[in-house]
Amino acid sequence: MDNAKPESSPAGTGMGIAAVERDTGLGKDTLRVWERRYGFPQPGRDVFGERVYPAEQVEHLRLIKRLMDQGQRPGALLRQPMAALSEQCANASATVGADDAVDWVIPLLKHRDVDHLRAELAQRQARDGLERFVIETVPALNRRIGDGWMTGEIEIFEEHLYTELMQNQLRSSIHALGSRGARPQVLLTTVKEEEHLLGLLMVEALLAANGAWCLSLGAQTPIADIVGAAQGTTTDIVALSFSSAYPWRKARDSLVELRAALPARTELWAGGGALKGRGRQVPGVRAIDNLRAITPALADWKATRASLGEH
Amino acid sequence: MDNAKPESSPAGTGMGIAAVERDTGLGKDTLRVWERRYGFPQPGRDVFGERVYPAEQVEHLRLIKRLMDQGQRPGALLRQPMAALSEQCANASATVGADDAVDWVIPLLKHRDVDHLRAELAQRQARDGLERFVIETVPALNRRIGDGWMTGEIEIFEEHLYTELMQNQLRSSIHALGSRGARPQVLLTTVKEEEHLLGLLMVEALLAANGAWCLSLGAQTPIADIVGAAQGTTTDIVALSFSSAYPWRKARDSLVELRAALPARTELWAGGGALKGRGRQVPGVRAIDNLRAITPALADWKATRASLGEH
DNA sequence: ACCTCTTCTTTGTCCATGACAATTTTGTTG
DNA sequence: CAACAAAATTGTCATGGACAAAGAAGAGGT
Repeated sequence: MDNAKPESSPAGTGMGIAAVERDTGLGKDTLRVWERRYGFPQPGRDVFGERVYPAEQVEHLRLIKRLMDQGQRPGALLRQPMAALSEQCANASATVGADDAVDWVIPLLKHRDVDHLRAELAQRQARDGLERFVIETVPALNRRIGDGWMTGEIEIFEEHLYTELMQNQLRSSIHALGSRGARPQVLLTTVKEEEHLLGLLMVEALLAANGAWCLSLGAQTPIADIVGAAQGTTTDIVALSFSSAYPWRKARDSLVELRAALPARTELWAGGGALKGRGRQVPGVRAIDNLRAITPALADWKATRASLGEH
Repeated sequence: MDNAKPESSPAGTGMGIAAVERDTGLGKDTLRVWERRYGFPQPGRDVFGERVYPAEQVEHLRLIKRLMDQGQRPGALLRQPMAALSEQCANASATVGADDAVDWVIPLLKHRDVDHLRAELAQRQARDGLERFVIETVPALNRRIGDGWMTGEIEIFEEHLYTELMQNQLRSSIHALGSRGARPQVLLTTVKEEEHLLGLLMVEALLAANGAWCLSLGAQTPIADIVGAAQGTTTDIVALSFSSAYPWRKARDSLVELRAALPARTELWAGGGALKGRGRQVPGVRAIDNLRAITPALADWKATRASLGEH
């Protein structure tokens, strides 16, 4: 029954297709269809005619995956030789323009100096205050980490480690603020298939710092459930975050759908990279262009609320 | 480019094959071959001929998977009606025993009584101690939540809410323990496509409670990167967690690959639902059958370390 | 110029069927 | 009853065709 896989060739001679899927994150179907269409990868075959990928090609695939995650399309990448890809990978980061001020994070990560890193984060937040920390330092750090990953300067797990520590830092700050029962009451989430929890936490921290009561539903909440949650509570504002990787059209549709389903008294805010530079707004939705816009938006809400009955 | 999976209606109308694979842990190929050979499952087809599994059949499949994990063979299970399977499953779980003691969580969730719920969690942990809390209360709560979701008693976002609160609770406890620099130093993570962060946190809490120094890489770390991380640090133990939805075969292959790549002095531990009842172990890998096994395992490590040179 | 709507291209996933090695079960014989 | 051979079970891989959803390019309106 247990059908142990024929593969399990250690990286010595080559890997089976299942192993490559595990290692690269590219599906079996995708690997086969690339081979058919682009002629790469071109694995050898073992005695039974099953694909055997040389370590070199797996490395090449991993590089392609890395560039794809950064936004490139496969068609172009698969036609280039490996050398060109490595070069692209290096170039990409140079254009972004670096924040030298946060370079200290890299060596700390490389040395796995967790305690030191944690202390550094805590200290900077204490020094600058939560709001400035979230608006200036954290985005700079995120950018630096992203660049470092793209250039191969840091490994994926080091990025994970950073994310983990930063999340801890923000969570404990939010928890310490503990503005329970305050107004406005904000329902915070992202729609299905979004995963960038760190961004959500940053927003939550800013909201909490401005005295709002935040209820985070985490990621991947279906629209119907968002409506359900908003109706069940005395929610004043529903705030959605879309990462820049999220297709704009889909985001717009979701917002329209949500706006129609929510009661009129509930405000709907949308933010995140996907909204950036998108001047045109969806009717009835407040676009939050960047983190700095959160504080004024909250002030607006309070003013409006005050000018109304206030009852 | 990103071709996010088309997948997953909430279970209202039915699920695509990819969603079923994720939900049940049964591979796409397996699902198709069962249909061909045994006539079950028998999904409907959407407008374009793709399989659409009714929620009922997915439930049936989940049952079958559960019994297979206990050692039964598919051929027998697939010919039985659902009723017979439920009965078998009930017999098996009767030994485990249901927990009425945690029913209080449901109404608190239904009323979105976040503060009350948070306080309740904190109080119970304080009363029972972190170790007992993680070993007894948290799993009971998880089971209750899972059941509630299966029966439609609670919504998905309420499950998210619970997860969020519980994660906060555990994180702050771990942070408070702060056994920095202690030994053994444990590298904790899950492989690609695993997302059950809560389980990881539970393990981390137990390890920290027993004086280990835990470094959590979060979820979805590729194998190559796990090796890199372990080599870069003075890691004593690499611990992996596999949720029960994770296919046993893939887990085994990952472990073999990892064991071969890690230095001999680094221990490799594996735990989680996928390992449960799996008497057969991978050579050189310590299987952690359940949460209770963690404390003795740590004691073993310390004893071994002491009997050696201790240098 | 910017945004939106339409058309064309790219790309990942799905389908159907066939095949086969690893494992378990069954049958046979000393 | 042990041991070995034969048969049945079962998951994964291969091939080639197909198409919907995401992206890019082009047309037109304000």
